[in-house]
Amino acid sequence: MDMPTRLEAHDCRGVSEILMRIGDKWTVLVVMMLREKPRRFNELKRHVGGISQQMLTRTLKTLERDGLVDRSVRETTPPQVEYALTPLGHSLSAPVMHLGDWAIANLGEIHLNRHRYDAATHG
Amino acid sequence: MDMPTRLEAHDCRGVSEILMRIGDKWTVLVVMMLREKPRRFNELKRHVGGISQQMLTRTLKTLERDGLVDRSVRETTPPQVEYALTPLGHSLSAPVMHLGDWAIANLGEIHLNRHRYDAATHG
DNA sequence: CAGAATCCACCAGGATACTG
DNA sequence: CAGTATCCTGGTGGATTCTG
Repeated sequence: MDMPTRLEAHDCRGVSEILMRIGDKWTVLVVMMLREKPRRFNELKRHVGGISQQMLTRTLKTLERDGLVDRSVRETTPPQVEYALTPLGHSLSAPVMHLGDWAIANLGEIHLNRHRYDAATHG
Repeated sequence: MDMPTRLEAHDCRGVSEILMRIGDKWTVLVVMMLREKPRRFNELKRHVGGISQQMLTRTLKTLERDGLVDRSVRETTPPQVEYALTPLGHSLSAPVMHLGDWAIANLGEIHLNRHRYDAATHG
């Protein structure tokens, strides 16, 4: 419809890899939370409702490993740990927002399609 | 940094839902394949290397359920089944391409970060 | 050709208890 | 406060066999 295909079959693997990387249950939610400003552990836990501290720890650790989130510790008592998006992390949030716009626009239709499909499933 | 945040916390759930929906191992690859033109079952199986027919069946079925892919059967012998993106499916491919561009640009750095992190993990 | 059915391994993710 | 450690379950995805 527009430009010649920029993504070749080979590149699709990279797309898929990124999608699988951020396509888990919590990663995007955490990134979105950190998009506004850096936050501390329990602050994140409160704002991302429903996440267990186990999964928050895992999510933040893999984000840090990939260089998407920076972890800074203040050795006070009690300790303060602050998480912030790196420039790389911020750059990721842009295309994710695009997908977010699409999601907001089309999620309703998708759910509708599902209901129709399930209703038509005679058995 | 730019416009006021368009995505509120509530909306992030939708984003996350879509990400989880298409963030599995094969969905995006199949959508990318169908982006060029409609294809038949084994044609897809060949082009999307490494997918089992089990997973291709599942992937196509959920795509059809969500109204992202259209399935048309020609009752010949042997039967011919063609899969094509719906307009909704095509509209999804756009933001996915944006994420694809990001992936191509930054996947190298991510892998590098991982190696660095793992190397620094003294134990 | 285009699946359906079955079996199985792995891992994401939840719950809970404990620690510096 | 910011984690770690352990246990457990459901779902994803692979391999194989069978069918119209």
